[in-house]
Amino acid sequence: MRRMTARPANTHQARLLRLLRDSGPNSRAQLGDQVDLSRSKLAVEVDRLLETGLVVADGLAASRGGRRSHNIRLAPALRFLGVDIGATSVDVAVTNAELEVLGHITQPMDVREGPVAVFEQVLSMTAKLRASGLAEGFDGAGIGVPGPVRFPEGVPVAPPIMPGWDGFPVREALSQELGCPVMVDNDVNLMAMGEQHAGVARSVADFLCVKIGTGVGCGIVVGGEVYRGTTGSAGDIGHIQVEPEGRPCACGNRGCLEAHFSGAALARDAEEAARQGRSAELAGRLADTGILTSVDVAAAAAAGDATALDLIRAGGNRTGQVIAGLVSFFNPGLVVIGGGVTGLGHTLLAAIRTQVYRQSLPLATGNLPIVLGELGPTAGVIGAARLISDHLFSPA
Amino acid sequence: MRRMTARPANTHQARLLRLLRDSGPNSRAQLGDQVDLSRSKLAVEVDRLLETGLVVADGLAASRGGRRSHNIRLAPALRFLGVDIGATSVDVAVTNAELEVLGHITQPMDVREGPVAVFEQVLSMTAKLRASGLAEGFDGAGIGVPGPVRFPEGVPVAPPIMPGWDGFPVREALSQELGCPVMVDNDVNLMAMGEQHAGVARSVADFLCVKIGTGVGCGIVVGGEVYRGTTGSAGDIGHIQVEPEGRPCACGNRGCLEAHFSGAALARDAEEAARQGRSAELAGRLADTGILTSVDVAAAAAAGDATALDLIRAGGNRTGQVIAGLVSFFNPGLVVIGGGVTGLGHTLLAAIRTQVYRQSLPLATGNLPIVLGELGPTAGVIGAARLISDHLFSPA
DNA sequence: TCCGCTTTGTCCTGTGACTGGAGAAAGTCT
DNA sequence: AGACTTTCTCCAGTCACAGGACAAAGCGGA
Repeated sequence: MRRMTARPANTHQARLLRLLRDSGPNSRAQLGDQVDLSRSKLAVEVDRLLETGLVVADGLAASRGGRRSHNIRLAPALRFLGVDIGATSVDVAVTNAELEVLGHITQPMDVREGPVAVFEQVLSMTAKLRASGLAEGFDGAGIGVPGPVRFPEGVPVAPPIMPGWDGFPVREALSQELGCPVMVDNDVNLMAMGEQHAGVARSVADFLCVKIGTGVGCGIVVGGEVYRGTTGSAGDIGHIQVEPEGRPCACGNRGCLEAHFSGAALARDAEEAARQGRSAELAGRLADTGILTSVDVAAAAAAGDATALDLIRAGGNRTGQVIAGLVSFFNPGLVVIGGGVTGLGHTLLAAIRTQVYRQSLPLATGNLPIVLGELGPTAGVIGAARLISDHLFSPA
Repeated sequence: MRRMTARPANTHQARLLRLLRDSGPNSRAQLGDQVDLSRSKLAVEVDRLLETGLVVADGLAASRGGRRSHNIRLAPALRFLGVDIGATSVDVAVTNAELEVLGHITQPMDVREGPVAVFEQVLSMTAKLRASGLAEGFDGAGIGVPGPVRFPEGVPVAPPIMPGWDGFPVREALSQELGCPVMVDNDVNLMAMGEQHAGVARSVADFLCVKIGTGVGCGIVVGGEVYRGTTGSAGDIGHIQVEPEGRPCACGNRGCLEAHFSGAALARDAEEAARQGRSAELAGRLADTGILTSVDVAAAAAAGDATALDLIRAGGNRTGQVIAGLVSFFNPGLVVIGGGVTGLGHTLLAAIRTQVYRQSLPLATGNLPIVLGELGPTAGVIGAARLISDHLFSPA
């Protein structure tokens, strides 16, 4: 099968492609209403896009009181690959050009095994998706990694939790393997893009997306665009100090947020509580599986275990304390909480909200929703697909 | 004298005006090199600008080996007014279209006296500048106020330290009085714009500008543009909590940065130290004037007073602690420290740097300059002039 | 002083982008 | 069947712009 080779020739075409991606099939007239071009000019650009094969006209829509319109839509054969590499798991998904997830696989994994091993796994997952008939090839791929990335080159830089990846040419390597364009970004940024595209953050210009997984990070969206900072490390809030002489952190400092609350810290604290006999519920679960995760803590809390609830509340307070500072500073229109620990649900959210609403000024919090992400683990892969489609749907 | 009435008719003209503003007089050929237009098109636009009177061609430049070029420059009669209202003082300045300060007056004042009284003072200062022959009238004015502003309307909203100003139509009122367009912004944002235009932040895309005066605020520049947040309160870092059960703050909370370190807090702590006999130096100064300010503390520190030095270091540590968090989050390319307390100089800066470099990750701090602002009190008024010129030098 | 050479600025023409209107095609409603 | 809508196409005219030819103005060497 021939893959997408053409790119939009000008900004009008790029605009149209994104419009079709974000709002689905449209008639020429509907497109004209949204794009501020004369109908004649628009028809020309649509015709050119039809020639390239990026969009197709299939069938006629129902009449709305006059001549029936042609359905203009993105080529249905286009396929994007979304890869979300976490600290302990990989998500791989296939989407169509409208970024709808057609297939999605999750597998456990350990980033510390290094890029070669992880890539092998990603490729085998990709092959599985291909074999299921969802895609014969890919027109583009987006990939998220759990650490800072030099964005233009698509290369991780000095990632604390994945030391073997420093400088590894992720973009180039994956592009060669897949034979299609690839873009790389921080996993947190992709989550933000996912929630922006298909989740709770639609139509919000400025928002924060706090991801609490194994580590803690924050996606920053300014004017609808992800902000990555000068060296690509913007949003790295896991190492903000929350306690002057607090717990030691992997980064070498003490009292980092991540050392006090994160998936890893929560698991550690829960195991400690279980061993010290402070929670029969947790101790039982530990005996069952030999290990505890935030899922166990969530279950224990749901069962009414006081220690589990305390752990969640304490973590939420810590997180809320940091978010309160960020809200004062950034004055976002929305704060999204996502990542593995969202299973902790309302208890966590309530603690965060309490801190933020108490500590930040009313002008900043007055109309500020603080909500859980609504896409869960698909946020990352949708964000990844969106990343590459933003790239491909821009003038060459 | 007739004032500026025309506005650039298109983006090319706007671009040319800003270019002339930022890099002074230019020949047509030089403009063409910077603007990516054909010489013919450029000539047309320049001619149209000449017709409007916004720019003039005066004289010929020295030859550079060929035909001598015409000097194209912004109309020398254009005048902008920059007003910077602080908590305890007002700055008013006149600039030409290139934003060079032609005259500058500072006077003490108390914002809490309310907008009417303050406006009276501003107008009398303006009259003084006018009387000195620097300007017959103004083509535009920018004004900064020490609190959040609903930017599009130019109206302060819920400003903590200037309660009487809430909702006062600053923009409209001043525009009527002066008979020219007016733009209003937070004083901290204007300081950032000033340092960006003529100070240490030239050619830095993403930076933070921390202003420590009576209160503490932070200007945020993203991609060369000031970021104001959803409700205009972005950068309000004075009320970030630095100590769980710390000093009570005017905002009603406890432990805010501003309550622990700011011009006001420093003066309070210094007076306390003087009364308690912890510093002969400070006590002497208090006896002299009956009141202490950061200037006295700076002088005492310069004289080697240990208490004064301790106060500065403690404040710097607190501030550095907050800035470290912001650096992790925002990953700026530069941090500028400005405001009244910059008189504390290197002692303060060293304490801040120590905290930031210790607490933030190397990737964010590796190439991060932390410097004092170089414009001092003129940063605000230059920023104000720049604000209105950005507005006027954009397509109508 | 004349002649090349350089730089600056102006003029002119051709091309492509774009608009807006006329009108055809295809439908609904009375 | 006729009036009215909506969608889409076609066409002619306008404007933006590039690029080249050329004039103006200066320099330096022969």
